[in-house]
Amino acid sequence: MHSAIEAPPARLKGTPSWLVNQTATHASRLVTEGFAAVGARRYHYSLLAALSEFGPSSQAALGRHTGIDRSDVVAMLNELSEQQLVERSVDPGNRRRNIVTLTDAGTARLAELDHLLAGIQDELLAPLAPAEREQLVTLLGRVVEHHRAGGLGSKP
Amino acid sequence: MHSAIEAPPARLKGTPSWLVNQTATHASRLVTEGFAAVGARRYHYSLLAALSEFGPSSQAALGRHTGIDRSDVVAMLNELSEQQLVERSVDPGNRRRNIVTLTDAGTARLAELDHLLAGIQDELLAPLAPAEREQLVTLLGRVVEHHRAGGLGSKP
DNA sequence: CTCATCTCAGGGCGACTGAGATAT
DNA sequence: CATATCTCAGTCTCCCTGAGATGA
Repeated sequence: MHSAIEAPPARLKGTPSWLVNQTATHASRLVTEGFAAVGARRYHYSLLAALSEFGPSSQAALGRHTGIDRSDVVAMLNELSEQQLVERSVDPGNRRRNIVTLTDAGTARLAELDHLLAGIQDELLAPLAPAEREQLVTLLGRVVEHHRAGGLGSKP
Repeated sequence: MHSAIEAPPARLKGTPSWLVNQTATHASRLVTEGFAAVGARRYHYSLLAALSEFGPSSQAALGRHTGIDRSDVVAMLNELSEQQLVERSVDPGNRRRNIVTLTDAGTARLAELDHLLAGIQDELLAPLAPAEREQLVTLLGRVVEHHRAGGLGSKP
C-alpha cells in the first residue's frame, strides 16, 4: 500500500502544477486499477474512443487524435488486436498505412469501459457538487485547449 | 519536439481524469524543463519547501509531507546535499534518524525556484483569468484533500 | 521481538527518441 | 530526392516493492 501525504507544505498546496499533478496521480491510479480489473489499460480506452468517433483510421491519425506516441500506439494496437477488439489491414490506396477498424467486440468493450469509467470519475470527484464538476471540466478543458492550439504546427 | 494533439475525441475531452492527466503532463513538462535549465528537479522544490516550512526534519517525515517515496527521498537528498543545499546529520536523540537541515544556499535556492515556478504557473494558466485560477486551485485542492484525508491511516 | 528508519536494487509504466524498412 | 508511415529498441522519470542493516 501507498501511504497518504501528511500535511503538505503551503507552498505546494497553493501551486497549480503540484495540485494538478497530485490529482492526476490519484486519477491515474483509480483508472489503472479499475481497468486492470477487467484486463484493460488507459490507452485502450483512448484508442477505442477515437476509432468509435472518427471511424477507421491510420495509426498515425490515432496517435494525433489521442496524443499517444506513435511507438505506444503500435504496442497498444498489438494488445487490442490480440483481444479481437480492433483489426489491422493495409490501406489499399496507400500501402504505407494500416487501416485500423473497430470490431463489434471492440464497440461492446468501449461501452463496458464507458460505464466503468463513469463510476471512476464519480469516485475521483466525490467531494465536488455537480456544478463544481462541470466548472472543473470547463477550466481544465480551456487550459488543455489553449496549449493544444498553441502548440499546433504553424509554418514559418 | 513533441507533436500536439489534433481534435481529441469528445469522450476524452469530457472526461475529468483525462483532462487532469493532460494538464498534468503539460505542467510537468513546463516545470521539468524550466527547472532543468537551472539544474534542479521537481522533487528538489518539494523537499526544500518542506524543510523551509517545517524546519529540520527526518527523511521519513519529509517523505510523508511531500508524498515522495522513501526511496526517492534518499536519492534526491543525495543530489541536494551534493549541491550543499541541505545537510544530513545523525539525530543524537534517535540514531536511526538523519536530521536534514536547510543551508543558507538552500534557502536562496528555494527563493530562486519560487520565482521561476511562479512564471511557469502563469504560462500554464495563461488562458484563465485570476478569479478562474483561484477557482481551479480551490477545486483541485478539495479533491486532493478529500483523497488525502480518506486515505489516511485509520486503525482497524 | 517488534517497530521505525535509512539505504540499495530493481520492476513497471508512461512519455519520448532514434533508426530502419517501406511506400508515396 | 524528401516525406510519411509503421515498427522495434531503448532511455528517462516517476511511482512503488522488497529486503537488508541499524537502532529504539
